Amino acid sequence: MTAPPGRRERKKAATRQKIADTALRLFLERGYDAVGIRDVAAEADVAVTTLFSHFASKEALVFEQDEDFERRLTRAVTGRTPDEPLIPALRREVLALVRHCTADSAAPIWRMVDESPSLRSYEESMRLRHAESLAAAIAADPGLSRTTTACRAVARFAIDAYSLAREAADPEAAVDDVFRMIEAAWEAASPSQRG
Amino acid sequence: MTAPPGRRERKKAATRQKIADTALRLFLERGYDAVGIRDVAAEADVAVTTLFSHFASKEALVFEQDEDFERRLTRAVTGRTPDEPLIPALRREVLALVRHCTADSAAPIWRMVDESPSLRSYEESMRLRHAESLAAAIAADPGLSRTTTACRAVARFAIDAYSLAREAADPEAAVDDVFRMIEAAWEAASPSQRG
DNA sequence: TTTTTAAAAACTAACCGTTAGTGCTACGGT
DNA sequence: ACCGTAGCACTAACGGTTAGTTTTTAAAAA
Repeated sequence: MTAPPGRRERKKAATRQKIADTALRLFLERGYDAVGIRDVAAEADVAVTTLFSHFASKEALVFEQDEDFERRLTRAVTGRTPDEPLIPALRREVLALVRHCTADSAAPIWRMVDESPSLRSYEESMRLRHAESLAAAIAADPGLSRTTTACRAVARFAIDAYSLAREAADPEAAVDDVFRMIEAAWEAASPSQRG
Repeated sequence: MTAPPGRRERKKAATRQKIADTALRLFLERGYDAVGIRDVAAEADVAVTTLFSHFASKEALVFEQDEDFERRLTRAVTGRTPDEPLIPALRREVLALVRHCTADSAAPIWRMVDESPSLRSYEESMRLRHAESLAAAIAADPGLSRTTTACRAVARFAIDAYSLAREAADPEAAVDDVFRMIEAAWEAASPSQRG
């Protein structure tokens, strides 16, 4: 199905990557707010309109590969072994994501995000989107008989766990703590618990 | 403490109210995106800079009294009778807030919010702020011995409940469902549960 | 190969939210 | 009555974003 990518698509991808790389470099060098869209476009040697044809907003330049994040979450649900229960699988993936984000190499980026209200806000919206995808994946699992509301709730709780852990002094311990709570919540939503 | 408000303060408050009223009216008449800041300022007969001295952003014009929301949430925790457990008190207040927001009279406003990405995003940020306040209030209660992480988690969960319920087909049932889960999560975070 | 098409990128010019700088007016404390 | 200052107006701009249009260039048709 995936035909060998033609020159056109390769060039497009290259342009996109060049823009993203340039943007991140400038942002880290001079600070997110100190770098304008016009600066990024000039340094990447593209027109401003070209930049916006690849990225929907300035913030999107920073969260370039957020689709990975989303896929990893849903895959943790849809791709788990048939006998593995939902919550531990989710916990494992969230833990991996938290480790990934709190690694030393990622620190400058997250410092930048924390310092910019606009980036923080953008990330919040992303997280909500991810929670929705996750909720859909959970609701689609035939082995889990829960209400739509319960599925959406645990999805949000899992994203909350990720978010809280990233801010916590001991991120891994925070994942443990919150997922212990989520496990109980998920149990309480099981059909046999409801009158 | 509250001295009789002088003319100056009354005028200021009147200006603020006039701006907010005008803005909401125009937004509902013509749509949020179709109305510019300059339109609102002109119709309210104030300068654009005056408008921004009363409201930090265009979105803030819509969520004029969001501090009420925050106070009601924290009060539900700090002002409850000494023998009332946390979660039911929280549930009661969230239910009241959901009822308030899903009332027919509020429908046009929330439709407008749902249709504007910018307003949705702004509300998400607000909710996160509210969750933080709520977490602080919960953590400050001497009767509840839980970790900081657990307090922050239930606060987020409660806000999630509000958010999910507002979108649910049956909002009140959704509050019930999610709070049953929250109750279990809170129990699981109790000190005696931890090894 | 040549021609045709359509995507990708460029350029211009603006729109809109937001802010800085500045000065005027009128209320409140003395 | 007098002065300090809070509230507001005004101009001008900045920075993200978009519309409209035109040029390039890869891919498909001839």
